[in-house]
Amino acid sequence: MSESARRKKPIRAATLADVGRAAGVSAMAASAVLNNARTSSRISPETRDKILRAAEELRYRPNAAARALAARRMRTIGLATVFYRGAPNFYLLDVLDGILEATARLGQNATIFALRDWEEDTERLHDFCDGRIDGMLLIAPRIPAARVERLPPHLPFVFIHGSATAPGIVNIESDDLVGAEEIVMHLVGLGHRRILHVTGDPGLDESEHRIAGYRRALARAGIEFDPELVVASGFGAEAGRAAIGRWLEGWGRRPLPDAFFCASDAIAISCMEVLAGAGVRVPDDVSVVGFDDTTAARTCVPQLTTVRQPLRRIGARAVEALVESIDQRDAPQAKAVDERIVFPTQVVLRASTGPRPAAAVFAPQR
Amino acid sequence: MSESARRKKPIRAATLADVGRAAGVSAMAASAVLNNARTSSRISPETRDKILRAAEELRYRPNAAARALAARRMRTIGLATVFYRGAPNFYLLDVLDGILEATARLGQNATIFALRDWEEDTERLHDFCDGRIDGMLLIAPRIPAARVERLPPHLPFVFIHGSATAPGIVNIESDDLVGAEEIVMHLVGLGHRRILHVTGDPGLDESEHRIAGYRRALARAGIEFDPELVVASGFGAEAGRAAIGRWLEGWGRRPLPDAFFCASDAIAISCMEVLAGAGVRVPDDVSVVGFDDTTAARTCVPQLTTVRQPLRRIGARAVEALVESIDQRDAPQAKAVDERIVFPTQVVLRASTGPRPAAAVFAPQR
DNA sequence: CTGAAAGCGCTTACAG
DNA sequence: CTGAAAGCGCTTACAG
Repeated sequence: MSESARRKKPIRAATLADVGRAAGVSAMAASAVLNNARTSSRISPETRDKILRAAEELRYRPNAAARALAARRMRTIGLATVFYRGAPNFYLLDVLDGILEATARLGQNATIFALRDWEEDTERLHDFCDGRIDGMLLIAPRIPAARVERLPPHLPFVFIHGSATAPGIVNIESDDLVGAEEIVMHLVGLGHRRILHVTGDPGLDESEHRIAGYRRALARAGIEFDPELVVASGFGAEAGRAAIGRWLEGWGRRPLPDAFFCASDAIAISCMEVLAGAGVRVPDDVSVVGFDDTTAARTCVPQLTTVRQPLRRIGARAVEALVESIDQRDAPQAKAVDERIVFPTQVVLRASTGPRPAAAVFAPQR
Repeated sequence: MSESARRKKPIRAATLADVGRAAGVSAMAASAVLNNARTSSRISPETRDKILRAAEELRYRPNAAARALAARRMRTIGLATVFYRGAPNFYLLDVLDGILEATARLGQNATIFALRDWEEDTERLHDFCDGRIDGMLLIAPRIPAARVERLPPHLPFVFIHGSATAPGIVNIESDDLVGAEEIVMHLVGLGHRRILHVTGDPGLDESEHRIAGYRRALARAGIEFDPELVVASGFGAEAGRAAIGRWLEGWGRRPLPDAFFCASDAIAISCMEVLAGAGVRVPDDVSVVGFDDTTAARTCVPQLTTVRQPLRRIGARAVEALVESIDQRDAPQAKAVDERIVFPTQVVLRASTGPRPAAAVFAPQR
């Protein structure tokens, strides 16, 4: 292609009418052939070939907007999330990878809506439901139940790790309770008794389920629950660093807990950093575990023992559930998609856990 | 909203005709008012209010597909890249953040096309240029010049760090040559003379420019260029690890170079890992520098001295250039967008560089 | 300045 | 089984 050809602006894309004209048939005949519809069987093989060749020749691509308008279907799903918060979000990267794999596999496109804040931007979600997408996936939404009820009713929604859900909305989650229980049992198995839990954001189901799993493990091990060993934090690295820093200060010169069960890998890594800064060795002095098994759990030092969530599979499953819901609009009598999909978790052993030391450990004077 | 309301599928979104009907005017009058067109001045304030209220009441959103079909404009740009390659791609995360900020600011949407491979998927790009987007952004494309020429001519393209470009296509890049030159001069300033360069993917402009900057710095410092000190690699962490591992093996028991200039942060971090594995201390024994200043440069140990590229600004600028090009389609006499936009780089000093040690350093026996 | 009509490029439902 | 027409929901250009 010559330079001038590329520069010339108003090169019109070929339309169905162009293809029909070139093949000497109606636009509709061209449509039938190019859509491989059952109706195309009625067109003679020669005509068929002529149409196919004309389309090839003209590099014909059906116009997506026109197609969407006529078919009431865009073949595009929306992805809404709070994309970036200063720190790299490994969780999101993994989930996104699963989502993009599945959208490609199912012949869908994904449009990203980057929200600044769940509180402020919930209303903006309505603006996106204007025909440009057939359904919407919310990644880790933090929307109060009352607002979830008021999401646009004419589109299907799927939540990944949603904080609150509503009838008709599919929520994909992990088995947080069992995951928490198992990793705490692992700590117990190493001889640890005084296990501190650093929580996720208060009030979220995920946080509460992990707390519940922690308590259930303690109960199973016959260890009395000590409220002083629960430190309220948030899932992010910053929240974790602040919470553990404050806690350590308040803890003073008492013997340290045997182990730290952190509600996320990000918290756990912050925890190891704070402990290292205080001269406490992991896992020799104390053990530390996280939750999620993001890439960071493998790149930190020491590598983190944690609870694996199948993030890619979760992302992919969310897309499948959403597309299923979209398809159902056209087939109203179809069976409903499950409203809760729970993935199993799995404890992953790495280097941040070890047996309980023989003697009590104190934080060295700084 | 009741449960049954949410479950009931075929709730139709309100159309312009619905709004007009509710307000007792034509759909066209409603359109004029709701688009804030100059034409809306001709409509009486009472009618105007009635229309606005009806739209509000019906939660009217103009249908994106219909609007796009009529206006020949989707207000959506495409983002094509090879999204995921096993390792978390910090570069992409930063660029994407800038892109999403700018798209939101300019009232655009971004649709992601996740390619598996630049070689195989170039043809698929054509399929996306079917009216669903107004223009396309390619992030770090690796497309041979011959194929670039054959990209769909009816849409504007913008490349970020493109390997090859073509007339009419905007390419956004960093000043690789000067960045490389400056960081090598920094090493020289620390007393280093034997500086090894681990390159990016052979043949790419970015790799070649960084090599050229390296050589220019050596020339300025009066250091003779030694081909044995150039190690061919690729930009990724895996390629870097393999290249440096092989090099170290081949190097044998000779004194190590004073410093390693790696063509990317990913390579530099792999380099530090390989050196650590061989018992070589950074920066006490040798200095290591990277290129990019991704988040990883701040989270690795020791923190990496590197060349900062303004990745967020690059992403944002790419969107601005693309939207500008799109706007120009409608105003053919407008001035052309620059075909090359080059961002300045900046050396960032951290902990992976230090003065040249007094005595020659050998890799300890493993 | 205003209104009714044409048209964007498809698909679908419906007469022949 | 086939074809011509209607319509998806908007915007724009063009008569009054």
